[in-house]
Amino acid sequence: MRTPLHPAREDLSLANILYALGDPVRLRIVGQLATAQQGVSCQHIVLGEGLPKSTQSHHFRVLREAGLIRMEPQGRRMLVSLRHEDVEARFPGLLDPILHLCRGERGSHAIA
Amino acid sequence: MRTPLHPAREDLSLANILYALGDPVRLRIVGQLATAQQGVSCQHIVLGEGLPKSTQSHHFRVLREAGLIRMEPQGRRMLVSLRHEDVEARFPGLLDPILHLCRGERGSHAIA
DNA sequence: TTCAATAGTTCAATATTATCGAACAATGGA
DNA sequence: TCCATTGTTCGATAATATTGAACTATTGAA
Repeated sequence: MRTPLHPAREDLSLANILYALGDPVRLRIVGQLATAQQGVSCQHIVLGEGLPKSTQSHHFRVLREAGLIRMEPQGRRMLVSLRHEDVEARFPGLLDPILHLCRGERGSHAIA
Repeated sequence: MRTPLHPAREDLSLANILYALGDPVRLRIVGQLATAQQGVSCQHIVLGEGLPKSTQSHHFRVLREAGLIRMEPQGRRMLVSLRHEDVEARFPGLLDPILHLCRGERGSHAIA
């Protein structure tokens, strides 16, 4: 598996980032990555009842293209991690309140 | 013109709010409402080069249905204002950093 | 009161995007 | 080598966005 393309820090846009976060599945991904210390493989992220692989792949791609996550192949896994510092550098103060909220309300109807 | 429906404060969802904010046109609307003191009519919000009325109406509707804005008819105008307190009550700390960023970067490519 | 202008909504057609099954590629282990 | 694992890509369908045209409601003026 090749390393996919990631936007440079200075190319992140606010609308793209908020758009990527504006979906319950992707919020759940980001919420779980926020608590993970190292990179996590896609399959270790819990996305609820049997979401098809192709749909999962799509959601990871949206997050990657928005610059929210980094994806690096390692063996047959794709290690996923938050680009916390990049987002913070480009849009200071934006991410942490969101992460705090979607950590706190995981599973509740507040997200969806 | 009748008063359109607004979701109750407790029915706001994080994904819906972020989704509504995940569009350059809607970010611009919200950024301008953030600096307005009273309600503003739709047409007084600057949405760039000749965006059709029906598209504008659509964007206001998305913001309203997400609970971000209030719309009240007054004469033949529709007065629009931010539901700042409601959003803050439901999702403390979420809105202000976003408003700060889209006020600061209006017109730059950081938004779109 | 009647007419026209204003301010926005709704409808219907088209364009864009999302979802998902099926096929595919790449890696690691038996 | 063969096969299970992990994810991507493709193509079809479903859902959503965009837009012009028609419509509604309100105001002010004749």
